[in-house]
Amino acid sequence: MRLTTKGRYAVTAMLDLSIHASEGPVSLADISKRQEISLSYLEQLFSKLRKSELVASVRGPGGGYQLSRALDAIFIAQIVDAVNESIDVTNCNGKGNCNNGEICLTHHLWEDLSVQIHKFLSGISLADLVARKDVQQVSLRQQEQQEEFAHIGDRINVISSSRLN
Amino acid sequence: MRLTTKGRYAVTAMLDLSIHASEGPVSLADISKRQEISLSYLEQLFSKLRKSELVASVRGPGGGYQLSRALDAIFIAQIVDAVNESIDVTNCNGKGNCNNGEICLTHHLWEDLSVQIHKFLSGISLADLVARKDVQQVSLRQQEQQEEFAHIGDRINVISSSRLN
DNA sequence: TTATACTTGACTGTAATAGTAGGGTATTGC
DNA sequence: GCAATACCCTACTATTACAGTCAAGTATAA
Repeated sequence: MRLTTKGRYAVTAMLDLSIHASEGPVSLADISKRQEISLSYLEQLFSKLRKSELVASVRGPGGGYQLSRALDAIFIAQIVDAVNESIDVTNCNGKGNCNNGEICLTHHLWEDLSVQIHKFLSGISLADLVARKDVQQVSLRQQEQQEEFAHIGDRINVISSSRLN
Repeated sequence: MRLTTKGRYAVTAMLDLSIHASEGPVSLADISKRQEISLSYLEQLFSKLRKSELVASVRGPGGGYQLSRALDAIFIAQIVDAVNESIDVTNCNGKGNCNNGEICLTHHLWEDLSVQIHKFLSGISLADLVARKDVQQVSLRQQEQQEEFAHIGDRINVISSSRLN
């Protein structure tokens, strides 16, 4: 099974996109700042998300990414699938040649688990996550922190411009 | 989450041990042959399984490993836990400092998934696996293959000893 | 036409897995 | 006793995938 930072980053970024969807296209630079994910890394992830047609891009100034479907039509499993190859947990990637060209002792066990995980992540949509209270709390906190940073940014600008004089 | 060949090997080996439990202590060399797992690697895994008190060792000729509990008292989650550190899938290892020292947007989602996986693997015992038809079939196949190899081994012995004359 | 922001590909550091090697120690049976 | 068996332990290596960087593009809105 492959469920690492990669898949988690993708889901987090997509959730960020969902939350700020009403403000028009969201730039990766914004997501990068809010979620503390490297911009270049986000670019790679969104390249895959775009190929899986989960997001659409808008180029140029004011551009960014948009969800290409409704919030309740995008499921976590799809996002994880888009950036990882699969969430198959068998040794042989489902081929069934894990022991001497035939299946190994535990092949079906891992197959069952794969189904289980997929079922769980397929049952949760972005709409479900956005509606969660803990998600809303974290989002609010991030917004406050960003405003705080903006203030500090202003002050730095003042200082540096006064130095320029 | 960490569910790789390591954990799968451990479960496969423990299942092999379960199936051959009636024949007395099972040597790692036998498991290595049957399940196609490197002997040295098995030794490392069983060192951890022993420390977790899932198996007990018998030294000397005719020795090997035995389960230290009944088949229905050992669960897959325990085996995976013994060789991997955890089956936690959050970014922060459950610490909750994944975003700016506080939890990230998707922290609770991954926590939920961790619980789900753990619950699934905790619900399956070695006894359950041994009782499965597909497991019995694979085990039978492995036994036949080993007898076949033994025959070939005999023939090689005959040839080499005749050459020695 | 310029700044913005997406797009792409090549490249690198790092960490864990997967596997190897080689030394031990305990125990049994001759 | 001593040789064979099989566990026990440590250090080492190769590989792989993730995670991240860098640098060059292209499309588009203002």
